[in-house]
Amino acid sequence: MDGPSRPGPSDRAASGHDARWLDADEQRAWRAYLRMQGRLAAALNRQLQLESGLSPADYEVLVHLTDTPEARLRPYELQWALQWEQSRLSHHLTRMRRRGLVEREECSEDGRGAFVVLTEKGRQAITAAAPGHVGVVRRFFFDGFSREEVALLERLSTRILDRLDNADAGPEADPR
Amino acid sequence: MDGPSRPGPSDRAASGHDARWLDADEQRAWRAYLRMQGRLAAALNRQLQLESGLSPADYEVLVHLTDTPEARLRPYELQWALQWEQSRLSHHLTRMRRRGLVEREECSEDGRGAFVVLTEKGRQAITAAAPGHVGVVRRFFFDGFSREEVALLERLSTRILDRLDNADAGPEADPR
DNA sequence: GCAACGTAGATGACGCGTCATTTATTTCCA
DNA sequence: TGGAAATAAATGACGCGTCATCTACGTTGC
Repeated sequence: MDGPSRPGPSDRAASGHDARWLDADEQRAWRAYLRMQGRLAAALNRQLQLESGLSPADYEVLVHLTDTPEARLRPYELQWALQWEQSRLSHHLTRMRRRGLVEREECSEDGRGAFVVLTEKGRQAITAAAPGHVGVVRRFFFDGFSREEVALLERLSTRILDRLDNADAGPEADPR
Repeated sequence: MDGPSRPGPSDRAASGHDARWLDADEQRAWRAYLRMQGRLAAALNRQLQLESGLSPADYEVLVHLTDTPEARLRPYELQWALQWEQSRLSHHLTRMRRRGLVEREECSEDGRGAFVVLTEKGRQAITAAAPGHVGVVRRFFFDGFSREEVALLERLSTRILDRLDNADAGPEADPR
């Protein structure tokens, strides 16, 4: 993913969007962010894959399951927790089931639904993967940041998240 | 991707990694960052896809090509600029070529190599896509951030990037 | 009681990204 | 000069994520 940096002519005229170009500062910041996030994600991915055969997505699912007393959740609960698209979750659970990390259990109260249950293998996998993963997160993300910077980062992230949430439900914008 | 939040037992003992757990603040910050980046990437992806049929990856490649006087680059130059894995770039260029966004041209100076050339269709695609893309970046990322916050964000990103770079070349020194 | 609608979840097709491997060419040097 | 090593790039296999669509069960209201 890259940024909206002067793609050719310094055009204007958008399809209802605000099309002010990014200025030099914004452009540098955006590019730095994009590159950072791409490379950080790749590094996390690589480490997890190599050390434990899990993907970041697997890790996330397993974290939520182990965070749950009974280690079992309805898919829609998981979906809510992860904020993933429904079909992504469904596909992913299928793959994890195939690899024995989770199991599917029918739900008696609701004939449409199911439970995702953590298997012993799944528990072992995340237990084994966690320390190394934390280490990498620390090494690349937290080390060298002060408490204030960490706090600020959380605030900025949250602010963007709010915008995204509001946009999803949000104003039908641009009646132009 | 999710975070290293207490996945079961508060283990320690890593394979050479630092395995200190994340404290509550760090955990919140990390989770917020992860969720933000995932959803922001998804939003950018969706917008580009819907409005212009481009992926963020396409966009990036096209930006770099249009930033180049002759609108043609050697794949390895593109790779350097994008910091992508070689095979990712190769696959991606194949797909873009199939869709007529770029063309391949043999390289006379180096029989192994080639040039990636922007096509007219490619130029039109990014010209059409850019305003809307910038709009979304602005709406979700920059609006509501002050100049200082933008600057800070760039600094934090850059700092993480430096770590990633140093890790790639690694403790085993860079011979240059 | 049943039609209309809503909700839980699965599936197929397709583009993307990674690792491992392969092919072709150039460079280096003994 | 000839062979080893390095470099440019492509490819196959495979897991991931998205959209569109589908199935099946539940809920509501007449």
